[in-house]
Amino acid sequence: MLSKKCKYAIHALVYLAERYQQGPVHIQDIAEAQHIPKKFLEAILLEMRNAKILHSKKGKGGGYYLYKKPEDVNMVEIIRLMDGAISLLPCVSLNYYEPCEECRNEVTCGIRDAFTGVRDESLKILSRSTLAHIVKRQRELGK
Amino acid sequence: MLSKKCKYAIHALVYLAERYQQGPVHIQDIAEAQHIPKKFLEAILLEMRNAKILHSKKGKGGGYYLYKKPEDVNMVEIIRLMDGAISLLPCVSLNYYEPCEECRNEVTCGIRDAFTGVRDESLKILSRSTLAHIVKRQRELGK
DNA sequence: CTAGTAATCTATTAAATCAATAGACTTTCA
DNA sequence: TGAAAGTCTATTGATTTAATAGATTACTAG
Repeated sequence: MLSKKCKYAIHALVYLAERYQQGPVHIQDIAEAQHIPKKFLEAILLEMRNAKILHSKKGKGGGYYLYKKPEDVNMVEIIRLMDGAISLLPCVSLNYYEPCEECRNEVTCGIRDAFTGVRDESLKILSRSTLAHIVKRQRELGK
Repeated sequence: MLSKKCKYAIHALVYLAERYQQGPVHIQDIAEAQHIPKKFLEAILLEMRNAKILHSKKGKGGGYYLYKKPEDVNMVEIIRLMDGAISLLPCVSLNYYEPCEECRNEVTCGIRDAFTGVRDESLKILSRSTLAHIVKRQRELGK
């Protein structure tokens, strides 16, 4: 399961993607619209700013806005940033690999097999799923 | 990521599957072979016994053994039992569904889409992955 | 140039979950 | 009947998650 932090991040990003190139949006606005505790959201947005996904502007008329293009931000990037690995096991993780103590021999470990498959499929789907994609779909459905 | 509990459970089950129909196996044996804290393993095995995956025999010569056939125990069942939902979001979960507070309208929520896809693919792969399958693969690779 | 606005940064805390441990009890078998 | 092994209840410590508080910095308008 994704953490609340990650869910908040996704919702905030979608909100900003809907307002792409329309100037900075106050944290307060996002927090209220998406029902996210403001202070918690601050930390989340800051993290995404440091990751160069968002930019921000201080002072009056300031706020956050998307720096990357909506079609260049996918779920893989967000999940890895907020929650870490996509894989279900450390020993099959591409970005957060750790050997497992239990199985001596990774090559012959029958367990890894299934979880490598899950990882690959998940990555495939989640990397196709961009902010642009999500916003487009919502518009089509008339949100 | 799967919890340690879940990983321990899978390793213990594979160990028992390798010894299917060869009589009860001591907790102690499993714990030592798989490097799992014995007391923790007790709780895990007990839970799987209550779920009718394992049976046990008390007293001298007792221990745990697979009740279900190795080909009838798949990763989906184990993960759900140990860690809960397979899905990444509660609002797309089949067995642990919860509405999400963030999105008013589930039908038009563009986010659910991607995560429904991930859920379906994960379920497909994990349900194909049985203990029999894992043991077979390990034998082929000459473990 | 200064008042107000909004993001930034540091720090702390509360709650929940995860992982592990302890010990008394029960069943079974030789 | 006593030793072996699982069963049950409970507690604990560590870690992570979620949320909050307050001081500081940067920006803009007037």
